[in-house]
Amino acid sequence: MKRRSRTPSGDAFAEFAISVLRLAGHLTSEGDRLAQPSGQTSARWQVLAAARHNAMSVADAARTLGLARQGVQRIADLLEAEGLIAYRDNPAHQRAKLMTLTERGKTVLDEITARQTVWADALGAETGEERVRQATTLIADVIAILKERGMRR
Amino acid sequence: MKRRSRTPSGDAFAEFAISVLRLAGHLTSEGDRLAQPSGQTSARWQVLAAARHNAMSVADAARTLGLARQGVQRIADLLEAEGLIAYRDNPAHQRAKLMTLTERGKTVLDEITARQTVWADALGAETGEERVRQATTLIADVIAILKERGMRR
DNA sequence: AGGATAATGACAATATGTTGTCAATATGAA
DNA sequence: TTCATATTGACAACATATTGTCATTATCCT
Repeated sequence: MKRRSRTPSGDAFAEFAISVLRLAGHLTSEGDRLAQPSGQTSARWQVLAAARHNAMSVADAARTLGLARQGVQRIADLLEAEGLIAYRDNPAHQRAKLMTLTERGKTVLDEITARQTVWADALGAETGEERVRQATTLIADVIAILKERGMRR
Repeated sequence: MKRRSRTPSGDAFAEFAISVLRLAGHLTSEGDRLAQPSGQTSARWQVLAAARHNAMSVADAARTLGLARQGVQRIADLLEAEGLIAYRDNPAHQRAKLMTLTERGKTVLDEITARQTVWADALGAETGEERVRQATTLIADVIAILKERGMRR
């Protein structure tokens, strides 16, 4: 039984998708490595960074990060228990408290950010700004298409 | 205290890394959606595809997929329990049995692959083969750099 | 051949992330 | 205002993935 094979561009896209998944694994490892000296992980770092960018609720952060709300909730509760973030009252919503960094949270995030700067500068220099920007644009396009298609389902 | 900010290319790379992580989330969801009608998931599909490509041990598959050996082992044992793969004796290694697809495994993988073909063709056509190939090349470069740097650590 | 070293699967602990359910709270439309 | 609908966090179950340890088996070097 003969099955339809992919078009050339479909083939290219399939390879692209596999590459993205593999790279994501490496990037998470790198993030863990950058966060580790401060006792953190990629996941916690992401939440800290979202909270610093501006005070937001857990649900907001989940949307920003493209993760499930409850996963972010779990991390945020851990960060709060460890004193890296605090839940501040939200004038606009009684239940959805706003995450804010504590002094310790800021210090920790600064440390990680400093390591990331060195890391990103080295990789950016080695790979070339223009290619990286073009790839980022493509990725944004793909995400937009998938979101759009997701809406229609 | 003034901290060093990222270079332009470092900044581009940092954005790129975030994009990749977000896209990976979407791609895993899409994979789950493609595999779901056949009762499978992204993770199981990846292992089935590796086993079909050629009979290999769990450790081989883990390297191919860029995942931890034990995670793949877990999935493979589930697939074996459900009769989608079988462990065949490895003439070259007593312990490292070779994963092979059963008839049912082949059928299931074919079903998923057929759905993926439609999916990848549509996305490839919409995004453009050339851009996709260039992005894939960049991703391969980044993975190579990270592996190389990882070796040196 | 023999011995150090690496690879492998079993087992277990833990981190990450999704999904589903529920009650409380917001929001928007009639 | 009021009522349907959506959002939110709590709670729980489960899938995915990494890390570490161990005994067994391969591999490599001398």
